[in-house]
Amino acid sequence: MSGVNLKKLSEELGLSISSVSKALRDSYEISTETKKRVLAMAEKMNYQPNPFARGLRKNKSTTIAVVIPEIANNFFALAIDGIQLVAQQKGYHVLTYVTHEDYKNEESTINHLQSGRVDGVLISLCGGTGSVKHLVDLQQTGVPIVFFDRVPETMECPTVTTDDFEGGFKATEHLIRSGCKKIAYLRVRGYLSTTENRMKGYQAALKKYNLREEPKMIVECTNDDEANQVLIKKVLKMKGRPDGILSSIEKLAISTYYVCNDLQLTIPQQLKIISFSCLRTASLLSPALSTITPPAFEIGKESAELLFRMILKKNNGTHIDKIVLQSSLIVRDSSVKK
Amino acid sequence: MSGVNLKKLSEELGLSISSVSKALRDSYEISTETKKRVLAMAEKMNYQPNPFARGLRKNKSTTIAVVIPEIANNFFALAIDGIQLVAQQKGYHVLTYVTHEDYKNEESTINHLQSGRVDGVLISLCGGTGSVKHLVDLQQTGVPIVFFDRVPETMECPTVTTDDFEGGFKATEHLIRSGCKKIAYLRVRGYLSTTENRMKGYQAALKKYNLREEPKMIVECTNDDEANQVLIKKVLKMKGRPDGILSSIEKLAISTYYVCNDLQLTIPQQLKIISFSCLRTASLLSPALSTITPPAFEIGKESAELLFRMILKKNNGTHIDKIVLQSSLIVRDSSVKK
DNA sequence: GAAATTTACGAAAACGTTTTCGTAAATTTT
DNA sequence: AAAATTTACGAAAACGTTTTCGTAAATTTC
Repeated sequence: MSGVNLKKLSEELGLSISSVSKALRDSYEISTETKKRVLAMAEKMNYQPNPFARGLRKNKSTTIAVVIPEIANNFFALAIDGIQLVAQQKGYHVLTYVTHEDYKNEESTINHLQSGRVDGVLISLCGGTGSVKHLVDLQQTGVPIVFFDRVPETMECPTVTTDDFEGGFKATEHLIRSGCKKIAYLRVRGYLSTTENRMKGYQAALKKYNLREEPKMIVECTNDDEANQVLIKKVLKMKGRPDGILSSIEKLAISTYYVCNDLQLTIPQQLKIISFSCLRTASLLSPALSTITPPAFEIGKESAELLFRMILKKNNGTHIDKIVLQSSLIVRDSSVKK
Repeated sequence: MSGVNLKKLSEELGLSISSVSKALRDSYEISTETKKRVLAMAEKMNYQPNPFARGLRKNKSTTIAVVIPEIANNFFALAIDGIQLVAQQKGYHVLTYVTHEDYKNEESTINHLQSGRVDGVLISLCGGTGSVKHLVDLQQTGVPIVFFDRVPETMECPTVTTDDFEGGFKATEHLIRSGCKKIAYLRVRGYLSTTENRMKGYQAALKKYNLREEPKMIVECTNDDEANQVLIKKVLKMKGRPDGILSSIEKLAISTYYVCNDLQLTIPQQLKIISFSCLRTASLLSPALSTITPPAFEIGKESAELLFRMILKKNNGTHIDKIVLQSSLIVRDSSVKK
């Protein structure tokens, strides 16, 4: 189908298949002249080696897999951007899989990757409390895996994460210093390393400033925007409602904005808000949204670089990398003292 | 490396390789009992057929390529989402390539895809005035290609696009009806089918309402945000500055917002603006941004479905599909009469 | 009950590479 | 100039599938 292969090339050149192959790989067994002839003909005929034949023979794919919960999300889009950059530069191909936060999807995708389709896997876990068996299995077959952002707690593995605890701490501290006395934390249902660590930072800050930690100030949201708005609205209407909100993900901050519009609550006068977010238009929102912004692009880049070190065995294999990158707290109008 | 293959499976079962293979593919040559045994063992050992061996033998990859100019962009992220949905549902894998608006990248990526790595290609062209030789070459080797959003004008090919002309026309008409007399069009340098068609719609609307078309009202921007802000600022400071802006891409509208902040120009009182955009937070901007929103997810979905019809030869091959989807004009505060 | 057919399996080729090994011819060493 | 080495190439195996073909045994047909 695809046309030109080694056989055709060799016939055209009057050489054997093996000689042509060696010439293309710049083997010392082939004379300089012959190499030139072969290269020229390959160029002319636009010869592209069949990746399946090569993959089969060499038992490597020059391909990596990226498994993410969603793609239409600034954080993951930026992370992929960073991954692509590194991969393309190394001559690797990138297969993308989206789990849509569905554990079953993640499981079958990971199981499939035991086929040898890829030389390495970058993954950000989907939410939920599922087991990590599929991941351990894959790891044990020898496929290098790097986890980024959302990582497992119960398995030994290389990770690239953000300083979520510090982010949560500093954001909460900032709200407190802006005058907030009752701060709610918006999280998502199910276990997520990021959400948990950010919450721990939030709790630590409350403690430091002697603010009481109230269960009803922890709002468990879902994947459904409408339902979340209802939940948030309920909290903002209750007696002793929060005067500050720390949102663990961007989407919930957006929902909060809509709810405030609806309830005629003014930000930041009546409610201050800050959110973990990579939104590029944060400063154009009304009011401009304060954010803790993880370095999404760098996370992708670092993860990919770590993965390639593992694939190319550049790491000596003795220790497991745990890279932590810093997020930046960007104060805008939504959380200032007024 | 990956571990379990047909050989190991067959040894474990006391069958020949070929029988196991046939059993897994549910061949009539194998007894029901044997099939059961084989299936059970395959499940138990988590057998995953080697994609390279299979690809080599069957000369197909169950993989498609998506080639896009950038990924950290709502439109493309949503389009990929739609593509992934269809591909995953059909059991296909998705390779993503990002050209970063670099023609050389596009060219070498497309040339590489003649290797047979994928069964089909979805592409949105990068800007610039490059030739389409690489695309024609690929098409001629028999690889199905579908172009989406940014499509070539000079070659026969299946496309999935938005009604860009109508979008440009209606947006301009809306600005005129909101009282604008001098409307600028923000475009990007280099040929892009979308930009051109949107501009034609803009021009047609000006003509219909007897407004003069002025060359200086067509602003050619680049890929650099800072430079664009300078360009836009210049236009907004000149004598006889525009009172309305139609932005052909989201990024330029954002730049315009920043410039207006800077120049203390109030939107929509002193300047009305509307932009082609998939921004989810458009309604939360200050002021809320009016948009012409292309159905990005559907474009991805339709493109993928068209591609699979071609791959599976469901289209009779006689005609070339040209699918046009409708964008929606969403009027918000940035362009209303005040 | 012999012949024909069906059932259920195995042997082997093929896909396009890469790589090991073998070997003439050319060159260098003694 | 014979021996040893180097140079430059070709033959063939191997990677893990799928698929064609061959064939005993079991079953059906006459």
